[in-house]
Formats: sequence, structure tokens, C-alpha cells
Amino acid sequence: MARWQSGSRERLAASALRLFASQGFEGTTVAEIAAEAGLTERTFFRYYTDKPEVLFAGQGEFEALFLDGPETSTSTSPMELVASALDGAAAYFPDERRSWSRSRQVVVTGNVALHDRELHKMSALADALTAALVKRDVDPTAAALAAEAGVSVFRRAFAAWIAEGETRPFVDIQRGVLHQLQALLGSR
Amino acid sequence: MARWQSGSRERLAASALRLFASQGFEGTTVAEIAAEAGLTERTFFRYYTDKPEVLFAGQGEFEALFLDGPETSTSTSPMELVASALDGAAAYFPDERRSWSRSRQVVVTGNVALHDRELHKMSALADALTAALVKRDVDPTAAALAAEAGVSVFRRAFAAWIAEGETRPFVDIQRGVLHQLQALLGSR
DNA sequence: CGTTCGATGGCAGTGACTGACATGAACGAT
DNA sequence: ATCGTTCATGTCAGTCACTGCCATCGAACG
Repeated sequence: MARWQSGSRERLAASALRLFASQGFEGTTVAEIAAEAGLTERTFFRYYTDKPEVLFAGQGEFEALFLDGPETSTSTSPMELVASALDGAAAYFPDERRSWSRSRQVVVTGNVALHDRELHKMSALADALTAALVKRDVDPTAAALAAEAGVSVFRRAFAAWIAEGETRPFVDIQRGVLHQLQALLGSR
Repeated sequence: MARWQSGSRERLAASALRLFASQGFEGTTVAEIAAEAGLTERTFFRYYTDKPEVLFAGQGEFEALFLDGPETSTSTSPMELVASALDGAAAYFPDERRSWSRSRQVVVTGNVALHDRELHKMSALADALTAALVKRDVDPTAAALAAEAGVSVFRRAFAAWIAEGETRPFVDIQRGVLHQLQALLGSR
């Protein structure tokens, strides 16, 4: 019964995901999560700003991968910069993570508050990518359009990647979706 | 002191916008809004599902305009269907509405919860547009990409439309942004 | 005039989140 | 070894969004 078991943050996240999966997001109380982790409600809020946030840790690492491409790429074409961001992001989704991503996504899409938080994160990602493109001298409006299209491609690719029966690696799927986008607009 | 003043819903919305503008969203209590409208907190929640929602009435009308185009258009090209949706939506933003839109947007962008609700609405709009495209026999992935790109164009156009000093009508701005998107991908 | 209906009020309760303060394990300094 | 500081955590009281339940009362209708 050590008072200071280490890894409180991780234990909270694990307990939360398990409880959300078994009794739903709304059916789970923050006090319950904390109790499962051997902690207090008050302590939960010291690690996570709010209840949804507990499922969105590790987002920072992903965002870093996403933004690394455009900053190091030598290209100046907006869509090529976006493509480099997408390739970088794909590194965050090796095949070993596919199964875990599937279960997590079930929980997230099963609740409005969590879905909204996801939208928020994707929007922030698009904003960051937009800023990265602007820093590379892309016109602001073009940067925003390209960045949001890029995030759309990522989201579609992710959805396909975790679809039942899908076995192709993330990069391949995502490149296919990107080509579909280019065909959509390049065809005229 | 008639117990049943009519237009309770509208009075609540008006009081809310005014209070949010003057004391901020978080600095305003639902009880306050209700009191300003001569009603009770309990009654507020009979008209609006939650506090943010009070700023998003009339969204249904806009969505209808947005979805009308793709359903009546004779084209089969995804981007042409999207273009018809955008033209339809523009009808919701006559010049008389510009000033009101400006003040409302200040409030919305000034608060995370409201911004998130906006993202939610835009996401729902994209989903509805995607469904409309699919119903017109567009491939699901292409439909999603085109719909989200279309919503991006709308959002950028809206931002430009309410920018300080801007006087061009909504349709014109939006068509310009759409062309920018096409140039972005069509150029290769 | 009485009955019914629908909009509203009153009220108690839950749960997310916050601020203020107390506590006690860990750890270094003496 | 003891003292003192630090810091993760506990405790507690409070605010506010939101809900369920039931009472109320004006209005419409027969």
C-alpha cells in the first residue's frame, strides 16, 4: 500500500479505457476511474484537465510526427509538403497498434463528447499544419485548404486501416486515399 | 406579467448572445440567461439541450440550403455537386447578415466549448453532404473527401467574408476559394 | 362553467470540475 | 539519526450544468 505508487497517470488512463469499454463513457464516473487506479477524483483532475482527455494522451507524439515532415522537407509545393506530413504520421501506426486502435475507436465513436474531442484535436492538428505550411511560404488560404484536405485524407485512411478484415499497412492505404483526392480535383 | 409571453425561445437566444458578448460564455450562468428572459433555468433546458446550443439555432435552415443543391443538381461529378451545395449555402449569408455574423463569431471563437460545438456542426454537415453524394452514386471515399473539402472551402470563405473591411458578397468570395482549392491539386 | 392541456415553476439530486488547505512519504542537509 | 523541505496525494466544501418529478396555472375547448 505504498502511498506513492508510480505511474498514476498511466494507471488512470488504463482504468478509464477499461471502464469506458465495459460500462460506457457516461456510465463511468471519474470517482470510479480514480478508485480503480487506487486514487482520488481530485487527483484524476491533476493529471487530466477533464474526463474526455484521459483517452487522448500520446497525442503530442503523434502531432510531432505529423509536423516533422513539412519542416524538414525540401519541397515547396503545398501538396507535397502535406504528403510528407502524412508519411510521417503513418509511422505512428505500425501493425501492432492496429488492434488497440480498433478497441479505442469503438469507445470514441460511441460517445458524442469523445467524438467532439477528437474533432477538436484534428482541428488543432490542421491549424498546426497550416502554420507549418505558411512558414514555408505557402499562401495562407491555400495552406489552410491543403492542411484540412490532408487531415481528411489521414482520417479516411485511419478509418480504412482499422476496418474489419483490412491488413494492408497504414502508409499504403493512406497513399491510396491521397491519390483518390488528387484524382478528384485533378481530373478537370 | 402574462405567464406565457410568446417567443420564449427567441428571447432566450437573444439574452444569451448579449450576455455572452458582455461577460463571456463561462462568465454567464444559465440561470442568468433565463432570468434576463423572464424565465427559469429549468425552462431554458426545455428549449435548448445544453448551454452552447443556444447560439446554434437556425442551423437547420442553413443545412437544408446546403444539401438542396446536390439533391437537385443534374451533374454527376463530385466536385460539381459540392459546388452546387456551396452556391446554395451562400444564400444563407446575404450582406445584411454580415454584421450580425461578425459579432456572433467573436463570441464563438472566443470560447473553446462554443468552438467545439461549431466543429461538431461542421462535421455533421460534412457527413450529411457525404451521404448526399453517395446517394448520387459517388464512391464513398471520394464522397467523404469531396464533402470535407467542400466544407473547408465554406469555412474559409466565411472567415474571409466577415473579415474586417471585406465587402464582396459571399458567393463571389466562396467561388474564389473553391478555385484556389482546385488550383492546389489540379496543377499537377 | 368545468375539464383538459401545455408551458412553466419549484426543488432536490447527480456528476464534472475547482480552490484551499492538510498530510505524509521521500530525500537531502546537518 | 533527525530535521526540514518538497511534492504527490487526500479532504472538503463549493459552483454550475443538467435531469427527473411533481405542482401550478393560464388558455382553449366543450
